[in-house]
Amino acid sequence: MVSERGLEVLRVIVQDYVESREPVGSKSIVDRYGFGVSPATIRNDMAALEEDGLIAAPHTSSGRIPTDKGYRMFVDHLAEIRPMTPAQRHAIQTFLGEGADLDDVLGRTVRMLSQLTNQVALVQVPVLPRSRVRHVEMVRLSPTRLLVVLITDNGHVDQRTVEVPHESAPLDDESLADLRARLNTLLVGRLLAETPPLLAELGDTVPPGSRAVLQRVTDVIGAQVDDRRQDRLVMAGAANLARTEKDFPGSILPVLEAIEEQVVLLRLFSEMELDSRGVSVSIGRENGSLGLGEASILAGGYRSPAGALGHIGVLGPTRMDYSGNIAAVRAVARYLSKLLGDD
Amino acid sequence: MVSERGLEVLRVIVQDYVESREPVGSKSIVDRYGFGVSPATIRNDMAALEEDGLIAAPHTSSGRIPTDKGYRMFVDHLAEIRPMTPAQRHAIQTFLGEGADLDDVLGRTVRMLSQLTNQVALVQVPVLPRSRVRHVEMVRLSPTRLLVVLITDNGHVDQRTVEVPHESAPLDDESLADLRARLNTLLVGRLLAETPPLLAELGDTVPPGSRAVLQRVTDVIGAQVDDRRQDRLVMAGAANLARTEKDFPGSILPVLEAIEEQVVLLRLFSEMELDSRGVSVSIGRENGSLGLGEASILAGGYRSPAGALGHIGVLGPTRMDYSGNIAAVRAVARYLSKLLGDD
DNA sequence: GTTTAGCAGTCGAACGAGTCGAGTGCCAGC
DNA sequence: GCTGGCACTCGACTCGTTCGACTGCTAAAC
Repeated sequence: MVSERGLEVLRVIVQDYVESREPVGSKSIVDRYGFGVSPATIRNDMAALEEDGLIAAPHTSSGRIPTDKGYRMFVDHLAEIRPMTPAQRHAIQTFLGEGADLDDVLGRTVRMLSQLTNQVALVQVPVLPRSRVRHVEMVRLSPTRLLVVLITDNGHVDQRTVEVPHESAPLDDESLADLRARLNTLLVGRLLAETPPLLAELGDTVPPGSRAVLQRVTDVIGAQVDDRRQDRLVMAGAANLARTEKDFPGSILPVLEAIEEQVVLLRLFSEMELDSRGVSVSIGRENGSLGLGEASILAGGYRSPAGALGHIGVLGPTRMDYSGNIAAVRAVARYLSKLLGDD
Repeated sequence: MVSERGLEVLRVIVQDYVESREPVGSKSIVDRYGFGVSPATIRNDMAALEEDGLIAAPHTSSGRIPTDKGYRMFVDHLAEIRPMTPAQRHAIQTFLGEGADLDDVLGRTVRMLSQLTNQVALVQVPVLPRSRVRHVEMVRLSPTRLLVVLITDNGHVDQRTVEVPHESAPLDDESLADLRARLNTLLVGRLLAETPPLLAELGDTVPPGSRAVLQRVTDVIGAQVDDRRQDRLVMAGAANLARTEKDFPGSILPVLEAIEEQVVLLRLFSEMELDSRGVSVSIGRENGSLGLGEASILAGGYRSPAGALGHIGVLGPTRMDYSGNIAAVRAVARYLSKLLGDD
């Protein structure tokens, strides 16, 4: 049974270990934090903590370090979120200030977050199904190639070139304009998810010459709806991983691999439930993947009035500054929501 | 003076060292490559090579390793480009096969190249000044916000949201359509670089109510012309750096930092002249930057009929397989050119 | 002139022994 | 429940030794 003071001891062990990367011993605890008891007493508490699997000793005779379970306890019950300093708030605001296109904003956000936390920062590019069509544009690049641009109301622009089948008559400007007008009339304001059936209907009403083209456009939009392209991650701060190399016993290789893989991280993001503070934490082995057993992931959600849009988070060694990083993720997520939401 | 055989010796030293990461000694050379002479003779050659600064001994009594200058000699005069295997060619072709939008193609290309070489791969997003305007589109997102989309003939789509000043009258659909028509008439087919003066002229002819909007659009296009956004790099294979960690004596940190910095790499790319084989090499200290003193960069150019578009390359430790990697860069650059050029 | 054998010398890598010190677990007493 | 004391453990560090892979040099051989 872990006592009240036992939890305090756990807290200082986590804090100390995060700060120094040294296993922390009973004597150094009383030296630095003066609990008003002797080292021997602390040792008893530590024995209880170890019994509960909250801390462990790397080898028989050395201080203790937190286990994944210990970090979990710390994060859930012991950590106080350290609010951002005014300077940091200001930095976020000015750095993210100027609105530009979506990719730009996400890129700057993720760089900001990685600097703030000294970790790898990740942001998920918004999922699209909930967004609405603003405009469909088609530009002929050559007699057989067409650039289809789909603009949605969350500021996303998707572009693809499509090949127009040779067997169909080359498309003239007029019928292209006609098709563009029909498409826009039909689709603008609709949810992306609603479009496929509408497009199918439209198929019967257009002149035969345009059918093939319409088919391609339909494909593009359909691809948008369920394509995994929407599940993309933007990343920054990989160099920070090398900086915390010491915290990954084997090597940072599997971590870098997991990051490039993306799939693993996207799954983790999607599985994480945001807690009351709006930031969720997955610690060490909790995140399943073999390569990430020594890493923790913090995830926050950002949203616009249109609904939840995506996750933003940081990845670092389990031995990280949870208090500060949770605050940073939360703050950046909020600013990002504000930035995207004020339209 | 380095003899004919001396150069052969250099070649095998490079090959051996790249393969094994062990300094190579005179005895192992005759054992493995049997020059028909004794180790002592090889030693004399090695002394000459050392005199010329082509190889060096890490410590008094150990084998030799190539210096930057030695690698340079190897690359310029001794390396034979090992052609891609049919399997590799096939992989490139099928992997890059399906044309989609530009970002997509570049992303897949760079991943392909990093897998082929086991190094970090980089591709420079095409520079725009030489491209021509295909279409300008404006979409109103809200009474005071406008999404401006600029489509160019190399398949690039740029998008920005702009704030329309409140003092101007809210823009109605009609004048927006009018402005769109004017802009397209004026700009389509022009080089991006030509547009700013044309836009300045146009300013006088539009109705006063649209001036403010036009100003913003002008800004967006102007930003396109000289913005550094166009100098973007897409990267893949950072995990490969960790794999070759041993080759970076200090740490891979400065290398990762240089990669994230991008500026350094872009400068290097722009300074490198493509040689006759279409691939240029910058070795170790040659590339100036402090962090990249242990790295080599191979760069190839890819182009479309419209002219040189950008660079593609790989970055790895100086101790890398130059023959194979040069071939890979060249092959991928060619396929990329073909992919982008057949419009 | 080039090549070779022989030999002394150098220096890192690997190994083992010994020391040091931080830290623990346990127990008896307050 | 807390504390002081004590024996014990075990990694980190240092030092000295050995081992082996090379080299450079010199004098003789081709």
